[in-house]
Amino acid sequence: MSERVVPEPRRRRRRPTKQGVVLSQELIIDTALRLIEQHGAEALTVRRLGAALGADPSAVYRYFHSTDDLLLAIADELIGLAQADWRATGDWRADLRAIGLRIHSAYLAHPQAAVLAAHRTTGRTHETAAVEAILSVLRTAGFPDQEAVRIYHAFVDQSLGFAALDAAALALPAAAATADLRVWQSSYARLDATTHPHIAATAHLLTADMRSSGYPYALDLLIDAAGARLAALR
Amino acid sequence: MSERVVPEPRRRRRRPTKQGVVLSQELIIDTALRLIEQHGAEALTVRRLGAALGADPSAVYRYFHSTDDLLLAIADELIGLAQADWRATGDWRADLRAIGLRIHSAYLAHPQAAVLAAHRTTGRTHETAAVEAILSVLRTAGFPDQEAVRIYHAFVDQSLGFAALDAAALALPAAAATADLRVWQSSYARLDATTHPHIAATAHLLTADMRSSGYPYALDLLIDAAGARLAALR
DNA sequence: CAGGCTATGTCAACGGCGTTGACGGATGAC
DNA sequence: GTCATCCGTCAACGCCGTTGACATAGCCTG
Repeated sequence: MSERVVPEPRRRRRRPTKQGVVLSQELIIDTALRLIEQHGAEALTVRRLGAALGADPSAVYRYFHSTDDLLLAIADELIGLAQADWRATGDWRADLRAIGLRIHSAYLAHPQAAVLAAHRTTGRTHETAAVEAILSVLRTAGFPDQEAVRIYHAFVDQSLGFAALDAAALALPAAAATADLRVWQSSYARLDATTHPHIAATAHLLTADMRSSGYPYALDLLIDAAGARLAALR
Repeated sequence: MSERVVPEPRRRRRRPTKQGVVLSQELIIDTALRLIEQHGAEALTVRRLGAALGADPSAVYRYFHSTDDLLLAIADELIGLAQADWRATGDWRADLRAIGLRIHSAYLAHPQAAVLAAHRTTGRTHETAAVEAILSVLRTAGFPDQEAVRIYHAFVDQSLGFAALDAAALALPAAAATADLRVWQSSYARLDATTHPHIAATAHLLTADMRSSGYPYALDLLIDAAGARLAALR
């Protein structure tokens, strides 16, 4: 992997495309997100991106070294969208919960980007701002530095992990998703209550919750546990 | 997506490959895992798998409908490896912790498979056994059904989410990983303490923990929170 | 206005990918 | 021995990311 920061931001000579479009990093990122949103996760390829832009696919490489670079840029865009207009309320539980839910939903809006970007580090401004905001909430609430950093890590990784998982499920072709659901139900139906008593006893609850994400509940658990540790410190 | 269960398990006529290998589902799965382990995540392609098997790539399609089917089979294999030799101890905290750590490390051993398989449902025996084991631990501990199912979902998704995230990080080419790390450090070094006071105050702690997974800590938080809810019920 | 420089869009090509359909040699049944 | 069938092989299709050579538009200098 070579350097990031590809073509030096100072770009003055812009030649319009054969089809009359003037390219830019911003336009490419927006078009990529639109492509994902409209035509599904797997529609994001350089060739289709070029077609959607009205430009030759290889023109993208004047703005990003590779698709990996493009994805990092998209990732930072998503973080920015998640944090837009957010303000701390002073209630650290509510703040943490709000940040988590925003990250989760921002990533879910663009599943493929989430899956590929969740574990990367962009080092760009939106990401740094988000880190600062989370640490601010925790340290202002009174967590000692060591504990704040641990909780920060657990919180971020949990949020991104759930987002990646849920996004991956969303990114599945509809046929595969319903096939998976049918596999669950038929495998439950076939189970013997004597060999799998606990599944049999809770089958109705298990399948009922299958569609929705477990993230909000897990987030509450994390916040509760953190609150307990904070109380114990006093 | 078409039906699973591809070529009917009763297969009697096996012709050896040009290179003298006798194929089977099991051999293909094992070879695929070996390929991932030895040559990295992106080495698993049908063509390289064929080469590693000593067979024509298209021969794989006699045993699996597609690479997706193959991945589901690999996923169930991983779950089986994670649960091998596990026995409940009667201490639900210890049991839950042990199951979580086993899932996490089994998936980390095969990052690419984890990333692709974590969100899928195989409906095979290993998966069902794992679900039964987890539910058994929770219900035996005294959690009411509704609560047990909720914690089950949070627990499984958290484990798989972290596993997918950590696996994705492991699956990165070494160059990209160190590049990400350098980006972190240099972005911290450049930060102004007046604009990002909380990052500046904890920078030494943040970078120190960067390499290790936050999963064990998050797992403890979840178990603590679950314990608190159990205590509140009594 | 002329000429050149260079940024940037275009083109053609490379090698790799998953997947498919036709082919035919080996295998087991009788 | 004959025959049907399984299953490994081959060749091909249409995608993919990426690259290097080329051409041309826009700006700068004079």
